[in-house]
Amino acid sequence: MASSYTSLDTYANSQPQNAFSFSSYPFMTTSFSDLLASGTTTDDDNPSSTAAKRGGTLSLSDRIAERTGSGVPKFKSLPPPSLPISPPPVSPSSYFAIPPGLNPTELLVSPVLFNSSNILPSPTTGTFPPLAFFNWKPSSGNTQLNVKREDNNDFSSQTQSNAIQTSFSPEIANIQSNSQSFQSDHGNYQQQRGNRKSDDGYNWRKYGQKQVKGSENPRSYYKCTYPNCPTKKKVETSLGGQITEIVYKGSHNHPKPQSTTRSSALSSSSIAIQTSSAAIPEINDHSLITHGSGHMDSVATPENSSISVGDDDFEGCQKSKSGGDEDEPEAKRWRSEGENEGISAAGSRTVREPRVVVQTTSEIDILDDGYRWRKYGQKVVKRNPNPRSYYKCTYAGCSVRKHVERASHDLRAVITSYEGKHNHDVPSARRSGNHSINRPLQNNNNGAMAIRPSAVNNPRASAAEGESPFMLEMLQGTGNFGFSGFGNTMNQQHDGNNKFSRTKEEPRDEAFIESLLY
DNA sequence: GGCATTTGACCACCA
DNA sequence: TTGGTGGTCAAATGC
Repeated sequence: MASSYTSLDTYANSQPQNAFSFSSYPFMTTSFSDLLASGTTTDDDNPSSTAAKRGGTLSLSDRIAERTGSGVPKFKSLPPPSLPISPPPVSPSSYFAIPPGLNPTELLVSPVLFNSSNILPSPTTGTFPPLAFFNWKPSSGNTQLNVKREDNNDFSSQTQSNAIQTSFSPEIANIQSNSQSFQSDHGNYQQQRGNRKSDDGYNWRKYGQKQVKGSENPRSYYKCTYPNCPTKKKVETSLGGQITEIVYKGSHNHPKPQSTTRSSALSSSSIAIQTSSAAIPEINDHSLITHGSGHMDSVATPENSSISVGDDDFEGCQKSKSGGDEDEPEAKRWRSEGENEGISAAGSRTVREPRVVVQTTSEIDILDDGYRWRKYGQKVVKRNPNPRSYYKCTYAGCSVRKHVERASHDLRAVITSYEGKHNHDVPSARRSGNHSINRPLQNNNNGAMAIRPSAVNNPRASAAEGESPFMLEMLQGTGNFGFSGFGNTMNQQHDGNNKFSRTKEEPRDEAFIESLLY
């Protein structure tokens, strides 16, 4: 996940990553990086000036300012004060869950996303979490402000803002941060001790650190300090103290510790984005195809990511992850995650550039898999110029999500990634087969079936089962390429490894994203 | 003194 | 079978 992204959450639970750029859509003329930048710069904060720099487009902060009447906090204003989290929760986004007490608008304004004024570095790591998800890194060549990357958690890897792997499982998260200012500011906090509570709201104990190959950044290993909690996370931190990547493993089998500290508050409200493949390797679509069968772990899956946010993220996940653990050796799983990282063939890690395009719509599409999906976002990942549509199942209580993108090397090929399992049957209308033409392998145990309702009745429970949130599949289209989002049906195949991740209430996603956009 | 972090060594997995 | 790599352990160290 490594790319620029921001982790909304105080990263922990969250863990997210990615930088979104909205260039793909008309209404998104400004990259997220830009947006963030606008909110992060100290001197150029003046919306008007910032906008002017960017060709006159309004930055997110500007928009926020317009909407809220207040300016966006500056990154540099660090001293981590108490979080201004108060208002009632608003709907989170699929990527972000906004915890109670946090309103999207505030979230945007709050350090969690953009500024640092209120952001506290993770006590454990000393880094700021939130950015991981929205780690907006200036898009290449764009007139984007340099937002230092706190976390480069993008859904893709650092090396490239590959896919936005926003997965929504607590298991893994990659966070990359871009803002250095951020980093420098909170770098001081890193040194603080005594506060084990991370921004994600959980307490972590560092049990190891290692220099991994292909990265100049040391990787730290943390375990949740809660008794018997199997949750772990590994954090890559740049020399400057920035978190460049966070990967979560396992699910907390306990509620988030109550805390009156600002940190906890932040964590609660913070958005956690997790991605197993934070850093997505330079993936070639072929690999995806090859490995589509679903063993994300063993496969260099380009993307397995999950994003979780808020306390709820881990609720009910309890056993979830552990189940996955049982299935696979940890080392293997973690390794596979690492494989997803943006490491060039030469072994050197490339710089992640999170250039993400997000589109939020409320359209509901019925895709070929027979389920009803609502498009909640779209993003362009670095490795693939084609936008990736993000859908979530519209069935009440069903948290299944899917990513769809056309293969960069062959527009006829569609890559579909599933996260979660349906906790319901295929809508009758669809079962009738209207769109089933392309519906592949529904009964294939290898793939799609995993996602089928039959597999798991309890979404949350199911989430625990899978390590990797997403299954990637690629279909060679026969010429029917459209993304449903574009009004066409897409060819897709499910693979079913049941990789999933648990997600929070879906409904909040759109609202959240929209809040960001407007 | 207690707890967390640091850090070198060891172990497991994979090619 | 072996070397490389990543993950974990545990003693040492620091706060």
